[in-house]
Amino acid sequence: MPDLIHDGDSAAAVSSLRSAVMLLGRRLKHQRVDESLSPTEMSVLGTLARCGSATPGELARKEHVQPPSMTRIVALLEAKGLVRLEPHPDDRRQKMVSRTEQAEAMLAESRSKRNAWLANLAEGLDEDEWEKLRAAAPVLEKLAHL
Amino acid sequence: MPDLIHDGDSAAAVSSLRSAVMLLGRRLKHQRVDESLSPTEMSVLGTLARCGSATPGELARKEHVQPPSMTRIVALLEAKGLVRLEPHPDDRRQKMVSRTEQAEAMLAESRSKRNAWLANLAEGLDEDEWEKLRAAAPVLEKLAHL
DNA sequence: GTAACTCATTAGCAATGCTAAATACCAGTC
DNA sequence: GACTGGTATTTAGCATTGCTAATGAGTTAC
Repeated sequence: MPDLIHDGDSAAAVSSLRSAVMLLGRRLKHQRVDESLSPTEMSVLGTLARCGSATPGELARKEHVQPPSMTRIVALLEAKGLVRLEPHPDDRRQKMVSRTEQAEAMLAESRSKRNAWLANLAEGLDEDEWEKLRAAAPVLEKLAHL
Repeated sequence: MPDLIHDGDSAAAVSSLRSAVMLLGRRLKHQRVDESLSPTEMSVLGTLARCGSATPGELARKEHVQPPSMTRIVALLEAKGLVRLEPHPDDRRQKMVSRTEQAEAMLAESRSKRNAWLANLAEGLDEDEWEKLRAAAPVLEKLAHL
Protein backbone atom coordinates (compact mmCIF):
# COMPACT_ATOMS: atom_id res chain seq x y z
CA MET A 1 0.00 0.00 0.00
CA PRO A 2 1.47 3.36 -0.96
CA ASP A 3 1.45 6.21 1.45
CA LEU A 4 -1.95 7.58 0.64
CA ILE A 5 -1.55 10.76 2.56
CA HIS A 6 1.65 12.00 1.01
CA ASP A 7 1.39 10.62 -2.49
CA GLY A 8 -0.05 13.46 -4.51
CA ASP A 9 -2.04 11.39 -7.00
CA SER A 10 -3.55 9.29 -4.26
CA ALA A 11 -4.41 12.33 -2.20
CA ALA A 12 -6.22 13.77 -5.19
CA ALA A 13 -8.05 10.49 -5.71
CA VAL A 14 -9.10 10.40 -2.06
CA SER A 15 -10.41 13.92 -2.23
CA SER A 16 -12.18 13.22 -5.49
CA LEU A 17 -13.72 10.07 -4.07
CA ARG A 18 -15.04 11.88 -1.06
CA SER A 19 -16.84 14.63 -2.89
CA ALA A 20 -18.19 12.26 -5.53
CA VAL A 21 -19.48 9.80 -2.96
CA MET A 22 -21.18 12.49 -0.96
CA LEU A 23 -22.83 14.15 -3.94
CA LEU A 24 -23.90 10.90 -5.55
CA GLY A 25 -25.17 9.71 -2.21
CA ARG A 26 -27.35 12.76 -1.85
CA ARG A 27 -28.80 12.26 -5.33
CA LEU A 28 -29.41 8.58 -4.69
CA LYS A 29 -31.40 9.46 -1.61
CA HIS A 30 -34.00 11.03 -3.86
CA GLN A 31 -34.41 7.97 -6.04
CA ARG A 32 -36.65 6.08 -3.71
CA VAL A 33 -38.32 3.09 -5.21
CA ASP A 34 -40.93 3.11 -2.51
CA GLU A 35 -41.75 6.64 -1.47
CA SER A 36 -42.71 5.51 1.99
CA LEU A 37 -39.34 3.92 2.70
CA SER A 38 -36.30 5.91 3.78
CA PRO A 39 -32.82 5.14 2.45
CA THR A 40 -31.75 3.70 5.78
CA GLU A 41 -34.82 1.50 5.98
CA MET A 42 -33.99 0.21 2.52
CA SER A 43 -30.42 -0.39 3.59
CA VAL A 44 -31.55 -2.37 6.62
CA LEU A 45 -33.70 -4.58 4.43
CA GLY A 46 -30.71 -5.08 2.16
CA THR A 47 -28.55 -6.06 5.11
CA LEU A 48 -31.19 -8.49 6.29
CA ALA A 49 -31.31 -9.94 2.79
CA ARG A 50 -27.57 -10.62 3.05
CA CYS A 51 -27.44 -11.78 6.66
CA GLY A 52 -30.73 -13.59 7.05
CA SER A 53 -31.54 -12.18 10.47
CA ALA A 54 -29.88 -10.07 13.11
CA THR A 55 -30.53 -8.32 16.41
CA PRO A 56 -31.26 -4.57 16.49
CA GLY A 57 -27.84 -3.97 18.02
CA GLU A 58 -26.09 -5.84 15.24
CA LEU A 59 -28.07 -3.92 12.65
CA ALA A 60 -27.17 -0.61 14.30
CA ARG A 61 -23.47 -1.49 14.13
CA LYS A 62 -23.68 -2.65 10.53
CA GLU A 63 -25.54 0.48 9.42
CA HIS A 64 -23.34 2.78 11.52
CA VAL A 65 -26.32 4.15 13.36
CA GLN A 66 -26.97 4.40 17.10
CA PRO A 67 -29.15 1.76 18.76
CA PRO A 68 -32.09 4.08 19.48
CA SER A 69 -32.25 5.03 15.82
CA MET A 70 -32.37 1.37 14.86
CA THR A 71 -35.16 0.78 17.32
CA ARG A 72 -37.31 3.29 15.47
CA ILE A 73 -36.35 2.00 12.05
CA VAL A 74 -37.19 -1.56 13.00
CA ALA A 75 -40.50 -0.44 14.51
CA LEU A 76 -41.42 1.39 11.31
CA LEU A 77 -40.46 -1.59 9.19
CA GLU A 78 -42.50 -3.89 11.38
CA ALA A 79 -45.51 -1.57 11.13
CA LYS A 80 -45.20 -1.80 7.35
CA GLY A 81 -45.07 -5.58 7.49
CA LEU A 82 -41.54 -5.74 6.11
CA VAL A 83 -39.78 -7.34 9.06
CA ARG A 84 -40.72 -9.84 11.71
CA LEU A 85 -39.56 -9.75 15.32
CA GLU A 86 -38.97 -12.90 17.29
CA PRO A 87 -37.53 -13.51 20.75
CA HIS A 88 -33.83 -14.30 20.86
CA PRO A 89 -33.30 -18.00 21.63
CA ASP A 90 -30.55 -17.50 24.23
CA ASP A 91 -30.96 -13.97 25.54
CA ARG A 92 -34.29 -12.49 26.44
CA ARG A 93 -32.91 -8.95 26.26
CA GLN A 94 -32.36 -9.26 22.53
CA LYS A 95 -34.70 -9.82 19.61
CA MET A 96 -34.21 -11.40 16.24
CA VAL A 97 -35.20 -9.28 13.27
CA SER A 98 -35.85 -10.95 9.92
CA ARG A 99 -37.47 -9.81 6.71
CA THR A 100 -40.87 -10.97 5.48
CA GLU A 101 -41.82 -12.31 2.06
CA GLN A 102 -43.32 -8.92 1.38
CA ALA A 103 -39.92 -7.31 1.93
CA GLU A 104 -38.42 -9.88 -0.41
CA ALA A 105 -40.82 -8.93 -3.18
CA MET A 106 -40.33 -5.23 -2.60
CA LEU A 107 -36.57 -5.55 -2.72
CA ALA A 108 -36.72 -7.42 -6.01
CA GLU A 109 -39.07 -4.92 -7.57
CA SER A 110 -37.18 -1.93 -6.32
CA ARG A 111 -33.80 -3.24 -7.36
CA SER A 112 -34.68 -2.97 -11.02
CA LYS A 113 -35.99 0.57 -10.64
CA ARG A 114 -32.86 1.65 -8.77
CA ASN A 115 -30.62 0.04 -11.32
CA ALA A 116 -32.51 1.76 -14.09
CA TRP A 117 -31.92 5.19 -12.60
CA LEU A 118 -28.22 4.72 -11.98
CA ALA A 119 -27.75 2.92 -15.27
CA ASN A 120 -29.50 5.74 -17.05
CA LEU A 121 -27.13 8.19 -15.41
CA ALA A 122 -24.24 6.00 -16.45
CA GLU A 123 -25.31 6.28 -20.07
CA GLY A 124 -23.39 9.52 -19.97
CA LEU A 125 -20.18 7.57 -19.51
CA ASP A 126 -18.23 6.01 -22.33
CA GLU A 127 -17.28 2.34 -22.51
CA ASP A 128 -13.88 2.83 -20.96
CA GLU A 129 -15.14 4.88 -18.04
CA TRP A 130 -17.84 2.38 -17.27
CA GLU A 131 -15.30 -0.44 -17.30
CA LYS A 132 -13.24 1.37 -14.66
CA LEU A 133 -16.28 1.96 -12.54
CA ARG A 134 -17.36 -1.65 -12.78
CA ALA A 135 -13.93 -2.83 -11.72
CA ALA A 136 -14.00 -0.51 -8.73
CA ALA A 137 -17.51 -1.32 -7.52
CA PRO A 138 -16.56 -4.31 -5.35
CA VAL A 139 -13.61 -2.40 -3.94
CA LEU A 140 -15.78 0.54 -3.02
CA GLU A 141 -18.16 -1.82 -1.32
CA LYS A 142 -15.33 -3.39 0.63
CA LEU A 143 -14.06 0.05 1.60
CA ALA A 144 -17.47 1.12 2.81
CA HIS A 145 -17.61 -1.86 5.13
CA LEU A 146 -14.08 -1.61 6.52
CA MET B 1 -22.18 1.67 -23.97
CA PRO B 2 -23.50 -1.80 -23.12
CA ASP B 3 -27.04 -2.28 -22.04
CA LEU B 4 -26.51 -1.52 -18.39
CA ILE B 5 -29.91 -2.57 -17.24
CA HIS B 6 -30.03 -6.05 -18.68
CA ASP B 7 -26.39 -7.06 -18.54
CA GLY B 8 -26.09 -9.15 -15.40
CA ASP B 9 -22.58 -8.10 -14.41
CA SER B 10 -23.32 -4.45 -14.90
CA ALA B 11 -26.55 -4.70 -12.98
CA ALA B 12 -24.62 -6.21 -10.10
CA ALA B 13 -22.06 -3.43 -10.33
CA VAL B 14 -24.77 -0.79 -10.30
CA SER B 15 -26.39 -2.31 -7.25
CA SER B 16 -23.04 -2.68 -5.54
CA LEU B 17 -22.17 0.92 -6.32
CA ARG B 18 -25.40 2.20 -4.89
CA SER B 19 -25.14 0.50 -1.54
CA ALA B 20 -21.44 1.28 -1.21
CA VAL B 21 -21.91 4.94 -2.06
CA MET B 22 -24.74 5.33 0.38
CA LEU B 23 -22.98 3.59 3.25
CA LEU B 24 -19.67 5.33 2.66
CA GLY B 25 -21.50 8.61 2.32
CA ARG B 26 -23.12 8.12 5.70
CA ARG B 27 -19.78 7.36 7.31
CA LEU B 28 -18.12 10.33 5.67
CA LYS B 29 -20.80 12.59 7.08
CA HIS B 30 -19.44 11.84 10.54
CA GLN B 31 -15.89 12.79 9.66
CA ARG B 32 -16.37 16.50 9.97
CA VAL B 33 -13.24 18.52 10.07
CA ASP B 34 -15.04 21.41 11.67
CA GLU B 35 -17.74 20.15 13.99
CA SER B 36 -19.81 23.25 13.44
CA LEU B 37 -19.99 22.77 9.68
CA SER B 38 -22.49 20.43 8.04
CA PRO B 39 -21.54 18.25 5.05
CA THR B 40 -23.59 20.39 2.70
CA GLU B 41 -22.02 23.57 4.01
CA MET B 42 -18.62 22.01 3.34
CA SER B 43 -19.75 21.01 -0.11
CA VAL B 44 -20.90 24.53 -0.89
CA LEU B 45 -17.52 25.90 0.13
CA GLY B 46 -15.92 23.31 -2.12
CA THR B 47 -18.10 24.36 -5.01
CA LEU B 48 -17.24 28.00 -4.41
CA ALA B 49 -13.59 27.05 -4.39
CA ARG B 50 -14.05 25.55 -7.85
CA CYS B 51 -16.34 28.18 -9.32
CA GLY B 52 -15.11 31.34 -7.69
CA SER B 53 -18.50 32.79 -6.97
CA ALA B 54 -22.12 32.01 -7.72
CA THR B 55 -25.66 33.08 -6.94
CA PRO B 56 -27.70 31.19 -4.34
CA GLY B 57 -29.85 29.74 -7.11
CA GLU B 58 -26.84 28.41 -9.00
CA LEU B 59 -25.49 26.90 -5.80
CA ALA B 60 -28.83 25.24 -5.08
CA ARG B 61 -28.82 23.64 -8.53
CA LYS B 62 -25.22 22.50 -8.25
CA GLU B 63 -25.77 20.96 -4.82
CA HIS B 64 -29.11 19.44 -5.79
CA VAL B 65 -30.87 21.24 -3.01
CA GLN B 66 -33.94 23.49 -3.11
CA PRO B 67 -33.44 27.28 -3.11
CA PRO B 68 -34.84 27.85 0.40
CA SER B 69 -32.37 25.34 1.80
CA MET B 70 -29.54 27.17 0.10
CA THR B 71 -30.74 30.44 1.55
CA ARG B 72 -30.31 29.04 5.03
CA ILE B 73 -26.96 27.44 4.27
CA VAL B 74 -25.59 30.67 2.85
CA ALA B 75 -26.91 32.61 5.83
CA LEU B 76 -25.18 30.24 8.24
CA LEU B 77 -21.95 30.40 6.29
CA GLU B 78 -22.10 34.17 6.27
CA ALA B 79 -22.70 34.25 10.01
CA LYS B 80 -19.56 32.14 10.41
CA GLY B 81 -17.58 34.50 8.25
CA LEU B 82 -16.92 31.90 5.57
CA VAL B 83 -18.72 33.56 2.66
CA ARG B 84 -19.30 37.12 1.55
CA LEU B 85 -22.47 38.40 -0.12
CA GLU B 86 -22.37 41.13 -2.69
CA PRO B 87 -25.04 42.61 -4.92
CA HIS B 88 -25.30 41.13 -8.36
CA PRO B 89 -23.92 43.54 -10.97
CA ASP B 90 -26.76 43.10 -13.48
CA ASP B 91 -29.75 41.88 -11.52
CA ARG B 92 -30.76 43.34 -8.21
CA ARG B 93 -32.84 40.25 -7.35
CA GLN B 94 -29.77 38.10 -7.18
CA LYS B 95 -26.68 38.11 -4.98
CA MET B 96 -23.17 36.95 -5.56
CA VAL B 97 -21.79 34.54 -3.00
CA SER B 98 -18.05 34.12 -2.67
CA ARG B 99 -15.82 32.52 -0.07
CA THR B 100 -13.60 34.45 2.32
CA GLU B 101 -9.92 33.93 3.09
CA GLN B 102 -11.05 32.26 6.29
CA ALA B 103 -12.95 29.67 4.25
CA GLU B 104 -9.87 29.15 2.13
CA ALA B 105 -7.76 28.37 5.16
CA MET B 106 -10.38 26.13 6.65
CA LEU B 107 -10.73 24.16 3.43
CA ALA B 108 -7.00 23.62 3.22
CA GLU B 109 -6.75 22.50 6.80
CA SER B 110 -9.75 20.24 6.61
CA ARG B 111 -8.71 18.64 3.35
CA SER B 112 -5.73 16.99 4.98
CA LYS B 113 -7.80 15.69 7.88
CA ARG B 114 -10.44 14.30 5.56
CA ASN B 115 -7.86 12.66 3.36
CA ALA B 116 -6.23 11.13 6.39
CA TRP B 117 -9.44 9.48 7.50
CA LEU B 118 -10.30 8.03 4.10
CA ALA B 119 -6.69 7.10 3.42
CA ASN B 120 -6.54 5.35 6.75
CA LEU B 121 -9.64 3.39 5.84
CA ALA B 122 -8.07 2.56 2.50
CA GLU B 123 -5.10 1.01 4.28
CA GLY B 124 -7.31 -2.03 4.49
CA LEU B 125 -7.15 -2.40 0.72
CA ASP B 126 -4.33 -4.08 -1.14
CA GLU B 127 -2.30 -2.45 -3.89
CA ASP B 128 -4.43 -3.83 -6.69
CA GLU B 129 -7.71 -2.77 -5.14
CA TRP B 130 -6.46 0.73 -4.52
CA GLU B 131 -5.32 1.01 -8.12
CA LYS B 132 -8.82 0.18 -9.33
CA LEU B 133 -10.33 2.72 -6.99
CA ARG B 134 -7.93 5.41 -8.05
CA ALA B 135 -8.71 4.78 -11.70
CA ALA B 136 -12.43 5.03 -10.97
CA ALA B 137 -12.33 8.18 -8.84
CA PRO B 138 -12.57 10.69 -11.70
CA VAL B 139 -15.30 8.62 -13.32
CA LEU B 140 -17.30 8.55 -10.14
CA GLU B 141 -16.94 12.28 -9.87
CA LYS B 142 -18.15 12.73 -13.44
CA LEU B 143 -21.06 10.42 -12.77
CA ALA B 144 -22.06 12.34 -9.68
CA HIS B 145 -22.22 15.55 -11.68
CA LEU B 146 -24.14 14.18 -14.67
C1' DG C 1 -47.67 50.17 -18.00
C1' DT C 2 -48.96 45.91 -16.95
C1' DA C 3 -48.87 40.87 -16.85
C1' DA C 4 -46.09 37.06 -16.34
C1' DC C 5 -41.99 35.32 -14.88
C1' DT C 6 -37.79 34.60 -11.89
C1' DC C 7 -34.89 34.93 -7.66
C1' DA C 8 -34.48 34.96 -2.99
C1' DT C 9 -36.61 34.64 1.29
C1' DT C 10 -39.85 33.55 5.21
C1' DA C 11 -42.75 30.39 7.71
C1' DG C 12 -43.94 26.10 8.96
C1' DC C 13 -43.38 21.12 8.61
C1' DA C 14 -41.38 16.29 8.21
C1' DA C 15 -37.80 13.07 8.33
C1' DT C 16 -34.02 11.21 10.61
C1' DG C 17 -30.26 11.26 13.29
C1' DC C 18 -28.50 11.98 18.18
C1' DT C 19 -27.87 11.81 23.66
C1' DA C 20 -29.48 10.78 28.26
C1' DA C 21 -32.16 8.12 31.05
C1' DA C 22 -35.10 4.13 31.99
C1' DT C 23 -36.11 -0.82 31.76
C1' DA C 24 -35.17 -5.56 31.42
C1' DC C 25 -32.02 -8.99 31.51
C1' DC C 26 -27.52 -11.56 32.04
C1' DA C 27 -23.30 -12.99 34.61
C1' DG C 28 -20.06 -13.21 38.12
C1' DT C 29 -19.19 -12.77 43.28
C1' DC C 30 -20.05 -12.89 48.15
C1' DG D 1 -29.85 -16.59 46.91
C1' DA D 2 -28.91 -11.53 46.69
C1' DC D 3 -25.88 -7.92 45.01
C1' DT D 4 -23.15 -5.53 41.65
C1' DG D 5 -21.77 -4.36 37.27
C1' DG D 6 -22.43 -4.75 32.43
C1' DT D 7 -25.29 -5.15 28.06
C1' DA D 8 -29.57 -4.81 24.89
C1' DT D 9 -33.32 -2.31 23.89
C1' DT D 10 -36.41 1.22 24.36
C1' DT D 11 -38.43 5.88 25.66
C1' DA D 12 -38.26 10.88 25.69
C1' DG D 13 -36.70 14.92 24.05
C1' DC D 14 -33.82 17.54 20.97
C1' DA D 15 -30.96 19.18 16.77
C1' DT D 16 -30.15 19.18 12.11
C1' DT D 17 -31.42 19.59 7.61
C1' DG D 18 -34.16 18.93 4.03
C1' DC D 19 -38.85 20.15 1.95
C1' DT D 20 -43.28 22.85 0.17
C1' DA D 21 -46.17 26.90 -0.01
C1' DA D 22 -46.51 31.52 0.03
C1' DT D 23 -44.38 36.39 -0.13
C1' DG D 24 -41.77 40.31 -1.76
C1' DA D 25 -38.71 42.44 -4.88
C1' DG D 26 -37.07 42.91 -9.51
C1' DT D 27 -36.97 41.84 -14.44
C1' DT D 28 -38.79 41.12 -19.07
C1' DA D 29 -42.06 40.86 -22.85
C1' DC D 30 -45.94 42.61 -24.75
